[in-house]
This record gives sequence, C-alpha cells and structure tokens, in this order.
Amino acid sequence: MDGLDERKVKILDAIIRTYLETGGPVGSRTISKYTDLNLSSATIRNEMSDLEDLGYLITPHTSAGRIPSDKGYRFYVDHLLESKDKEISDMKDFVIEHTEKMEQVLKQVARMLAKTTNYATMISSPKYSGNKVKFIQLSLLDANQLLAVIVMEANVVKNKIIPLRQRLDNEALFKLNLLLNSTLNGLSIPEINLGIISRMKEQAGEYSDIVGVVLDAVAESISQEELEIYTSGATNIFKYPELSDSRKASELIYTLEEKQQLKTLVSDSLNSESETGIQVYIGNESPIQTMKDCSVVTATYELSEGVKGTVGIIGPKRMDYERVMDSLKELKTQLDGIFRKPSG
Amino acid sequence: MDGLDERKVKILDAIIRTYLETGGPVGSRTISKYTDLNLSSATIRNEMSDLEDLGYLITPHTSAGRIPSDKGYRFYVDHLLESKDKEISDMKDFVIEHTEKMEQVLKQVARMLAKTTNYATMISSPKYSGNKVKFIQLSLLDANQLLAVIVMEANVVKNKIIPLRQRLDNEALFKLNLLLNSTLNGLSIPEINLGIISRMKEQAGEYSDIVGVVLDAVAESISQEELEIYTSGATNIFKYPELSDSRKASELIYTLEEKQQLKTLVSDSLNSESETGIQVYIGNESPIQTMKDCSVVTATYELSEGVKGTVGIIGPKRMDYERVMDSLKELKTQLDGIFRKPSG
DNA sequence: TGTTAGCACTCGTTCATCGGGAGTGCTAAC
DNA sequence: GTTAGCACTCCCGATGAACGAGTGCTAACA
Repeated sequence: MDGLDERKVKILDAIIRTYLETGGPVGSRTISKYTDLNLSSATIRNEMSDLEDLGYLITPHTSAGRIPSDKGYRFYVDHLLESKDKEISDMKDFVIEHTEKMEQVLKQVARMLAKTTNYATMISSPKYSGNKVKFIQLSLLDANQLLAVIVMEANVVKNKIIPLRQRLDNEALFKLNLLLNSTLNGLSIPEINLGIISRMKEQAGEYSDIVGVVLDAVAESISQEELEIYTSGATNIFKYPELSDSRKASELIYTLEEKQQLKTLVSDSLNSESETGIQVYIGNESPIQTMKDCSVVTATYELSEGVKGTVGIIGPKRMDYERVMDSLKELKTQLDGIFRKPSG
Repeated sequence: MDGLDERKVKILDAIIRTYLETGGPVGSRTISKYTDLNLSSATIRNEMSDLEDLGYLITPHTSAGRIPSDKGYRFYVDHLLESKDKEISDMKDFVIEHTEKMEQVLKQVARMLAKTTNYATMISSPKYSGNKVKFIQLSLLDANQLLAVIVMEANVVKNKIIPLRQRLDNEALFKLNLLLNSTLNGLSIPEINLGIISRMKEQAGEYSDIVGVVLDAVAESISQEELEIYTSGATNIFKYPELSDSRKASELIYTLEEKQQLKTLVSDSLNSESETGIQVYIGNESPIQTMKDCSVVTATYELSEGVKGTVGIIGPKRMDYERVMDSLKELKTQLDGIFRKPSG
C-alpha cells in the first residue's frame, strides 16, 4: 500500500507511537531497540530516509530525529489503529446525575471528558432538525404579557414572553391554546409549511400576531442560531509544550472561548457521516485555521430520530488517538442512555 | 496623610501612572522630567528611597527602577484617582438588542466589556434573594409527566419536569394550580416558611408530593447553586507580559473557565457594600489565590429591589483603574435600563 | 544485495563569559 | 535642601565553547 512494504509500515508505526509518548523527535537508535524485528540503527536510518521521501515523516532540523507529518498521522489513524476492545473505560464511575437541565448534562459531559482525556473538549447542544412539537401552552402573566411554553419531543422546553398589544380574555386564551396544540402537536419543523401557517392565522383571527410569534419561537428552538456549544479543559493545552507558546495558546483558547468558529466544525462533522460516526481532523484538515497545529476528533451522538449533536476533543497532533476514539465511542452509547430518561 | 508630604504624593502619583503605561520599573530620571515641579533625578531618588521605606514602592532588583507595591496601588486607588467626568464612553454604540433571554444579555455584556477594556471580565446572574413569585403553572405533558413553569417577579422563568406516580385528572390539576398561585403569588422566598408549606401540603392531600417538588424548584431558582457566571476575554491576559507565562496564564484561565472560585468573589463583593457599589481588590486582597498577581474591580448591579448581581474586571495590577471604574459605573446605569424592559 | 559498523558532520542546547546600559546610593559642593 | 558626580550593582543580550543526539555516507561483511 502506497509504496510501503511491511517493514516500513512497522517502522512508521513504531516511530509514531514513540512520538505520541515522548513528544520529541525520534531517532534511529530508539527504534532499533524498540521494534521486535532486530535491525541496526543504520538500517532504520535508511528506511526512515525513505519514509521521509515518501512524505510520511519530517525532519524538523538537520540533526534531530524524525516526527510524523500530517500524512503520517493520517496513515496511522486509517490503517495502524486497531480499536482493541479495551476494558470498559472508567467513565462509568462518573455518575452523571439526573439533572433536570440538558444544559447541565452537556456541561458536565464536556468537563468529565476533559478530565479523563487531558485534552480540550467541546460539545454541541443537539440540533432538533426532525424533532416534533409535543405541547404548547400560552398563559397570561399579567395584563400586558403572555408566556408561551413550548415543549418538543425530547422534552426540550422553550419559554417566550410575548408583549400583548390587545386585551386577551381567558376564553380567547383557551381557544388559542386549543388551536395551537391541535394543529401543531406531532409536527416536525419541516412539516409546518406555509399552508398550515396561514390556515392557523386565519383561524386565530385578531390574534394572528400571537400565533406568528409562537411559530417564530418554535422555529428558533431548532435553528442553527440556537446551537449552543460548551467547552471545557481549555487549559489542558498547556500540558503540551508544542501548543503552549503564548501566541498559539492565546489563539486556541480564544477560539474555544468564543465558540463561533466551532460551529463550522460541528456542521462539518454532522454532515460528513462516517460509519462509526467518528471523524478525525489532522492539522489543516480541520476547517478552523487556529487549529492547524492540533488534531480534532469528533463524534456524533443521536438522542432520537434526527436529533443530533457533536462532541469533540481538541489536542495536539500527537494525541492518543486510540484512547480518544475509544472514549468517544463509549460516550456515544452512554449519551444515548442518559437522554432517554425523562429530562429537559 | 500616612507620612506623605505633598511632594511625595505627587511623585508617587507620577511613578504609578508611568508604570501603568509602560509596565516596566520606572527610574528617577524619568520622573524628574515627567513632573511639573522641576527636580533633579538625585532629589527624586531620595524621595523614592523614602517612599520605599514607607512601603509604597518596591525595588524588583538592585538596580532597576521602582514599581508600586500593593499598598502603593491601594493609596493610588483610594486617594489619587479622581473620577473625572469623561466623555460618555462609546459603550452606547454597542446596542444590546432586546434578546429574550437574560443569559444572552449577560454573555453579551461580558463580551462587550472585555472588548472595550482589554481585560478579562465576568458577570454573575442576578441573585433573587428578595424576589417574589409571580406566577406558577402546572400542565400535563402526558400521562406520566407534569410540567411546572415558575415565573418570578423579574420575569425569570424556570421549568421543571415532574414524573408522575399517580394519575392526575384535569380537575385536580386545576385545583393544584389554584392552590399554588393563590398561596404563593407575591411571596418572596424567605416568606415561604414551614407553616405555609405544611398548610399547602395538607390542602393538596394526595398530591402533596407534587407541591413539594414545585416548592423545591422555587427554592432552587434563587439558591446559590443556581448562580450562573459568564466570563469573557480570558485571552486578554496574554496582552500583559507579567501574566503571560504559561503557569500563571494557565491557572488564571482555568479559574475563569471553571468559575467555581469566582462565586466566592461574587458573594464577597455583594456583601461588602461600598457607597458606589464598586469594589477594588488588589493582589492578595482578592479572595481567589490564583489572582494574587492581578487586580479585580467589581461592581454590583441591581435589577429591582434585592435582585442583585456582580460584574467584574480582571486584569494586571497595573490596570487602568480610572477607565475601568468609569466603565463599570457607566455599565451599572445601563444595566438598569436594559433589565427594566419586559424580558426573560 | 541487504545489513551493519564506523566516522565525520550538523545542529540545537546549555552554560559561562563579557560588555553595555540603566539605575541606585553616597558624598561633596552649592 | 538641592544638585552634580561617581562608583557600584545588576539585568540583558550577544558571543562562543562544550556537549549530545542524530544523520548521511562509505566500506566491509554475509
């Protein structure tokens, strides 16, 4: 494959694994001792030179060892990484209590993941593209304000306070509630089309304004605008010298703090479905410029039909892909379990 | 005052102002040119030596200039800082749109403040210690789940999904709603005492469990647990070399990210009321250990009677106290304006 | 032909050295 | 009380030597 014979593959594998551990350039002598096939450092040198010509390795300066190139990492991730059935990770020990707010759960997941992996993490709130309206309730707060509560299928609750321009008596309120629920319940957002909207507004008569606001709120609760992203463990990057210089660290942490750019990562990862739902971005493969010295591993989780979110791990290129990918797989299944419980 | 004659005060003032600008130790020659009272560097040297003996200045090493000590800063903040009526800051240009969620407003305020000041910022959600229940509504989500919506006086909305153990028909629901509202509306948390609680539970009969859960939710919505803190501009600290070394930066940013410790700062600042509502913590004066190389300026804002929060600015000790304190004063008044609007 | 030992060479890192600059403290003169 | 002058201290940056890790190449070996 790709001009690599078996021995070259073995050597490349050894080099990358060693580099993942040490973080420093790895020399020929190290490998000559490391591998089972007993070869002298000189032979290794020749092979390493070849591997460099083929683009898998890089010489940072004339007389250091070699470090993997992006292509090298890519090869490692694609071919060399066997997902061994590890003992089930200690993640279960982190009892994620039944918190009533999804926001809390997400924050906690991000924090836990950062703690166990020692990398920076992010998690997006699920996007309810196919989610259905379950329940809508309007209530009068006082003479001038109306409170709308919208509950979606996955028990996601949204509140909206609507200023009232006209008087609204209890009877009208009751009718409006009936209208909203009977029409919208069980519908997903794409199903609420213009026909339905105009018919509802017609039936609502003088209160069509209110219907409009409620519908906007429903739409909002699924729109990309509302995509919340939580991050944690940003300071973990200081554990890796290659990311700790103040320029890089500042840029990276800023990206994690501002979160705006992370949204592109989320949509990218949601769109490019791999079979496993796990995506690896090495260096420049990431859509985010400031992460060109990092690797990002993302996983897609799915609460229920079409309700998806992304969880990601950001670390140095020499991150422990094996462990990270295992953790994410484990987390995927756990997340399913958590959210199936009745919770908001 | 404090063994300082007028000339010493002038010199101290000059030294601190120069240091705020340059960030480096300031020497006698610099000051001898800077001040209006024409004195030679030798004279200044003598005075500086006195100021050091009095504890206002520090010699970082034998032959650098002097830098202010914490005591020096404190004197500067307390006596030397005249709050000049600056042109109204450009803060007004940042139109804080009418967002329906308070969370959004707070985040935006933190971000804006970080951008204009170039320091790290934090803002706490208001604590509703004296806030009153305005409206409570229970609705059946389905046969097994009940949705409780609680609205407090400042239009703060809280949702709670309650699993049902027993069947609940519409009539019972109506009665429960009536009971909750008629009893609790207009009451502040301290007013909801054991007497009221037990009377309500008695009246609720077989549904007393539900009343309990609702009351818990009410309590939660004001408890310290629920104190949310938003931060922004953490990476601004990299603009100040004295904070940028990776150990300090990492600790600081971690504190800002984790937010747990910031809560002590919030309560401290809420408790120690100054007339202006503005509090300055210099170095070790701050309750947070990791901020011993920083100064923190906090302001208390008040939405309505007893509904208070804290906004704070974290920067190097040589922060521009004048500008920061002005910004915070300005912000205080603006925050009032924002939250008086009907919003959640 | 593939493998290995040996050697010269390169380059980053560390450490000590050294001069310049900035600033102080002291003394003596005004 | 103020100032000029001077010796002294210390930081900082540049310079260079010693060192170690690692390579590439060549020649010898199986």
